Amino acid sequence: MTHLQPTVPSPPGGADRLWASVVGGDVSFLLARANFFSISKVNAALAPFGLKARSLSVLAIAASELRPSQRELADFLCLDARQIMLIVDDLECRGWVTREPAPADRRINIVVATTEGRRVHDEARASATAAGNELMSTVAASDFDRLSRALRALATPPREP
Amino acid sequence: MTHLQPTVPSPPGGADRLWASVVGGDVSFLLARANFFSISKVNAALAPFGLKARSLSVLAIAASELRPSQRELADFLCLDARQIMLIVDDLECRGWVTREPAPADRRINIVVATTEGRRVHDEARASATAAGNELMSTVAASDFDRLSRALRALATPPREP
DNA sequence: TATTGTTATACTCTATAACTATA
DNA sequence: TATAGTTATAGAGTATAACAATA
Repeated sequence: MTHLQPTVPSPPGGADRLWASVVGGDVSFLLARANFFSISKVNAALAPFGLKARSLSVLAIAASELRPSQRELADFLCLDARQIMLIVDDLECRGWVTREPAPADRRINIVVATTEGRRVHDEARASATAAGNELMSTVAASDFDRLSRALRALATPPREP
Repeated sequence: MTHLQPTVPSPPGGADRLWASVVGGDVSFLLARANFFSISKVNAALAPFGLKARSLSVLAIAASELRPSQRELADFLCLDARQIMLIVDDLECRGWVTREPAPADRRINIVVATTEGRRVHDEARASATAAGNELMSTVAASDFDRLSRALRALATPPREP
């Protein structure tokens, strides 16, 4: 690292020289930046469907046979109850999911996809997967399953209580 | 997967059964959830310093000898110019960075850490690194450098123009 | 008393465009 | 004309507490 950088007026490429800073080697930062591009790419691919990464996740789980409550969706997706409510409201308005009262506990809403919702999910999922694969193509194939395993570990930190 | 899940009222552990959905296998989702815990942990560690992951990154680069402009910080950290302005305002208020006009182009502000700013950075960095290491301890050591390399690849996608 | 879902509110973050001063 | 930084504003996301219904 030279003592005094010439302060070029930000070359067309961008600010790549800043990778030389400590921040460039910080795994938390790499994670944040990778997530930024991932979300951007997936959301762009989902825009034609009126979906985003989050709403697709809700729709996907509603389209499975897991019959999730809103609370479970909030816990799993790391969103608060209000976010889930807004997303479910939106999906319900478009006729893609319904709220079913749980027979065992009438406080609970089970979120279930409609036939149309499942159809939309299948289409949108294909589009999101394609976008994801395109991004992942920059990762060496030999690194991919380890990346997946490591991310899964980071995504399930040990519980506190 | 059974046909009809019993809809248990969200066991104390959480909603782990939802990992069985397609979402649980989606790398984009794993990335987002891993980033969520990473940011949470780092921000908690930095709270005593009045910093967050983002402001620490700005302070770190300002404390290096790279002499970044606000524009370069925005490009590198994937934030817009306004976010950088707010962060620099905040750091400047506390006397940790100053804005220096660039001699070659008077439109440009170079963000430089003060002596006190460098001292605070060193302390806060240690705390953030400790928090990061704690999270990374859940990743198999043999996976770590590949994770790092893969994240770096994801964090530098090929340019469009 | 505790929990689910909802409402309400405030705060942060993000995106956009317009303005200035420089180039 | 184009760019760096700022201002202004609106929109999206987040966090919190309070509430009704239910357990």
